[in-house]
Amino acid sequence: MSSIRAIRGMTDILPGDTPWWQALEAQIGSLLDSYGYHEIRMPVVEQTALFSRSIGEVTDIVEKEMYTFEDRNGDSLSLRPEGTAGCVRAAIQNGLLNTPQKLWYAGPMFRHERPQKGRQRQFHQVGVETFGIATPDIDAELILLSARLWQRLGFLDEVELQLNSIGSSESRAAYRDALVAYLGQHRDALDEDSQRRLETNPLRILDSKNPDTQALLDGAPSLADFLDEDSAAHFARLRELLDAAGLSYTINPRLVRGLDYYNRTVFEWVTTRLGAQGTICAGGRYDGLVAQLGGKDTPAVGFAMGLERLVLLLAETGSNLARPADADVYAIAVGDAAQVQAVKSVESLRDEMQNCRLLVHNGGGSFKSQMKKADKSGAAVALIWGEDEVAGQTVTLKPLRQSAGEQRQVPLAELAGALHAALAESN
RNA sequence: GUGGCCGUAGCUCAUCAGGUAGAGCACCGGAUUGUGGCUCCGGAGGUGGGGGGUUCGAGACCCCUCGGCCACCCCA
Repeated sequence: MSSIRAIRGMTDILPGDTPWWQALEAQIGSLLDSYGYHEIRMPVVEQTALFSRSIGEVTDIVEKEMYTFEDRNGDSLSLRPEGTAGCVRAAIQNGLLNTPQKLWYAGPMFRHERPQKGRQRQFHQVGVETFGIATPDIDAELILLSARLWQRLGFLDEVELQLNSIGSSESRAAYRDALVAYLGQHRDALDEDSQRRLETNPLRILDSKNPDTQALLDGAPSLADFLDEDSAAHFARLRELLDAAGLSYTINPRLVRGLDYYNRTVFEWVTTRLGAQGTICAGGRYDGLVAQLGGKDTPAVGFAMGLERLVLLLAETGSNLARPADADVYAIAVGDAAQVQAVKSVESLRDEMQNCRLLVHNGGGSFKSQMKKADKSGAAVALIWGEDEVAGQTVTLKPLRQSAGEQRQVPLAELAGALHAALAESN
């Protein structure tokens, strides 16, 4: 095909799907508002160094998945592969960190991965970040908030919360040495990927999908045994709060996160309904990142959720969030004079009924074809103008759904009142 | 980045020792001069992802390429 196509992995979200997106975004926005979180909007492009410093030099995201390019003045810029780094940068730069902050953002992220269902090169996340709160009550709040969102979206019972603590960077370093020592003795039993990770990022071996590797890990030292006292207490308190709120979760001692900046709490919400892309939401604590990026030492916790995956899950679980019909009222007119009257009357109706979805037929056509459109619009009521109505200064008001009464002609002056009544009747 | 499956009308698919394509749904129109949902009739819509090759002839075979999907990798 010679015509221009969208870039691989960057998809159009079509009118048939946008109602789900809008419903999802509305739910998320109102929930976050109800918890007192404020929206922040950051640029999509940042200096490349922001991401390499925060996500980690040797992570796959930074090494081979970023869309990086040179600006006209020679600076290295990148499309953001995630939102936390930019959010932290914005908070530091704008002096937001003098007081605790509860922030959220939404928007496109970019990673050059092999596309699959639930994984695009341009994808969308909503991120939630909190700054300046070191105590585990905020970890708990974020997790409870996310659980409430699944509940509102109708698939809480389709997802599982996995939880772990990876401790301080010191305790993690000690564990890392122990793990490398153990796995080093069994190097030959490791698969190729894990042998590579033994050099680059040993902790990532913990969540390998290879069954043999997992079996080998049964005899490995446990991260929990290396937790420092403060991290252990933090984790215990978090669990106490989640238990008190009645939220069930699975402790996954092998849950580590791919991004370098996490410490202590890490968690993931996973589902089995989306194939290999089972993680719909993930996050954790990253107390060191703000200082690492040049801000004052500030504790932080946050998470991000993948909107494509949430939309897929909504469809999978048959959510009825999306609006079923396009219209409440559909106006049709046959004849030039009737059209004049219809346009005039509908415009004044719009003054009086601002929340009514009022469609006017466009493009002409026979009475019959206009009626078909009215039916397909899903409208509860059709308004009809023809020669008779024009002559009598009336309009025909026809209920389209069963058990909503007969059609009748009403004087134009009484239209708004009659329409209100008819709509109330059909609800 | 690695391995595999796949690519025919807007959508879901069919056809075929290789002889230049069909159905259902959707769309448009008609079956009463001003009335929808059911039914019937008709119409429009495809350079068979793109390029090259084999052949008298390819959507069907081969190669390349682009794209989708599945697993791995990675991650939301």
